[in-house]
Amino acid sequence: MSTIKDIAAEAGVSVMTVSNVIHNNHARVSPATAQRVREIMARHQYVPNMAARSLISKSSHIIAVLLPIWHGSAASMLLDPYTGQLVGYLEELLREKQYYVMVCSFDQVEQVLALQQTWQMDGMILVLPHEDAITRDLIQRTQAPLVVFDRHYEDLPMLDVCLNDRRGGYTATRYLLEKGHRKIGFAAPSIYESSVIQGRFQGYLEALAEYQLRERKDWLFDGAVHQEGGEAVAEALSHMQERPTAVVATEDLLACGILKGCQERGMQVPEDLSVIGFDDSMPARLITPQLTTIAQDIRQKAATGVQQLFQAMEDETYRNAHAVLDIRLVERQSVREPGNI
Amino acid sequence: MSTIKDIAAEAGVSVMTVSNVIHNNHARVSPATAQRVREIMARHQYVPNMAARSLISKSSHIIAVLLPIWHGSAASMLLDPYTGQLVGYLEELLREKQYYVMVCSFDQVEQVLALQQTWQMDGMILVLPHEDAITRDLIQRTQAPLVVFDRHYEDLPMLDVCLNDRRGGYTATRYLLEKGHRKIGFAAPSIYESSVIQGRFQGYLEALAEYQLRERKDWLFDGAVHQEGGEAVAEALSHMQERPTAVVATEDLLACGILKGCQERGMQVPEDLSVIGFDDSMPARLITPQLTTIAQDIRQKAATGVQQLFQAMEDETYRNAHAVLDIRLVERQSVREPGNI
DNA sequence: GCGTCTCATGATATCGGTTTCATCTGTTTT
DNA sequence: AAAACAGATGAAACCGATATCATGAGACGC
Repeated sequence: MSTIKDIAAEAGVSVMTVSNVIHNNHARVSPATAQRVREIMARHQYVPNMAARSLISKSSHIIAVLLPIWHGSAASMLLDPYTGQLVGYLEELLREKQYYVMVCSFDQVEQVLALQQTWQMDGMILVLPHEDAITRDLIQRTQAPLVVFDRHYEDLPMLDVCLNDRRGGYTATRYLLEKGHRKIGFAAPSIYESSVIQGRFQGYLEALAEYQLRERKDWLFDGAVHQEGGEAVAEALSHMQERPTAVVATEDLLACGILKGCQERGMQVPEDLSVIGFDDSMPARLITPQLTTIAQDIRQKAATGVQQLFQAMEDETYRNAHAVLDIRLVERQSVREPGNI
Repeated sequence: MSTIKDIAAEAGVSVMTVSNVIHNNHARVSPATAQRVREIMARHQYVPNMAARSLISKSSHIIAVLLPIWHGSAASMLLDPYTGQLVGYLEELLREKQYYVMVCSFDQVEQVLALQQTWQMDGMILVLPHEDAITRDLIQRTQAPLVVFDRHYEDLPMLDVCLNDRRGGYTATRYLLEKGHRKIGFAAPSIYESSVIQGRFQGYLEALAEYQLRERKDWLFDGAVHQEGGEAVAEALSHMQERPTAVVATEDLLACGILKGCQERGMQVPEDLSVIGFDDSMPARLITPQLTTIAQDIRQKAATGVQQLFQAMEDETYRNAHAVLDIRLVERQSVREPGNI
């Protein structure tokens, strides 16, 4: 565990010369000296001390990946395959750029501000699968550049990377319409709370409107959470007088629950009901029938966010950027023409 | 962004007094002064600088969560729901103890050693879903305490938290035997490379032996990876003259693939084939029929690892501990008595 | 031959804390 | 009243790097 002083002493030079070698300051040190110092550093397996470095530079080369604690356990956030995957890609991209990733769950803005200060974080990334009240506050009060995934506020300068949710909802619904469906339901965890789901819902309405259709209240399944919520939707469907021939579900897991619930109640998918999901997550290919779904490119999302972050770190005036990434339809087996067209 | 000096100046005391207040050194500062300093700190939202602190204390309060890069992308590691969940619980537990979590993917031991030094890491946790060659080397060369999940070397002093894989394999097989199965296959990504899978395989053999049975080479499905591997197993089964009535799969995803492959080839689970998986991961409850599986308590696993780590950080002589956590059988729908008993 | 300029290198202060040891005031002991 | 002592506080060194400015040795111009 040698320090820059040890290296300097052994090389018979000052610490500044060693420092200049480390930073490849060719103009400030002769090639011969540089070579000699480099050899000694290699022999000692010298590694600079980040604490000393960040103390004077006021920058730690650490990026915080912030995970809001949602209804109790932080673990639930990384349990979510989407979050895990996103964080994995972020780590990969940041590591390439020689930045370090600190993963931090939190439930108060103050925690984040303190964290940023105590470590002199260079930047922060907020991973937000659900809506929450803290985000606006955090955006306004943070000192370091902050990139937010999946959330945008029109009235605030902010850096964010979102999906074209409107288009996602539209594409899913339009696809069903073109297959001949006219009775199309919509299932979501909470239609009016999350801007993501609102966007998808808007797209759904727009597509319906193009076919001179309007939503029917009894085909809107609000509060359908995860697999259990999907099964509840199936239960509700099974008791309906006039039931939709297709359902747009805003999450794959929800769609899977609907599939499973239907199968258990004697409704066949896609024969009796077509279902389309969102995210193309792992279960989508696992269930039978395989799920038709609206997919997103998580890696591209991560890359876009990292790009925004670095631009903001380099340029103090870059504090307002809004990336909208496109979605694509993945056709599988959970959608077909309605039976009695 | 005030420093300890600013606080000291405003309170009209020396930095040492402020430092003593921060550390609740009641013996070294009068209650009145302490109170006054505390108020000023609160007003300034003072937060100590970790770089300065770790520079002198040679400890950063950072714990590294190390993710070996496996065949390319690091993202794949956090994509794995097991890893994501484990990391989530680790973060939660470490945060409670005021430690910070740095997530680091790596593919060379040197990277890890450099990382540990450059940040003066207090401890490291290696999350290892697959076998790898680097681990032994890392265990032997690391300076900081290191806890390894799911891997144990008898001949090396090390801290690790493993599952009772032998018992898992035994329990799964024994369960099938008690249901009346006598023709039991075994499917795994690689039977002889991973100690985890070897353990499960040993358990499988032991259970068979108790019923005077031996394994049959053609019912050992080696190299079955993920869902695709499972489907390949189903394909192989469908062409068999004499096929097993049940299969033990060492991963849920693998079991799911077998289920799906069987369904597509006209074999019913559990009527024609019983399948038992491992891990009780999210897909287990998603598919139809729901998967009977050997479950583990990931939170307990994380807690045990953290406990080992902290004991090692406190006590330099604590460098050899081997925790073996138990498994439990989760009965669902993918196992029943064989048809023609 | 002397001033100027460049190149290579070094001395020193500094970042924001902690550690160690000193000091100062007032009280108790003898 | 002098000495001893405890309690409260402070001065200064230090951790390992970087930034700023200084210095010394040759090369070059005139």
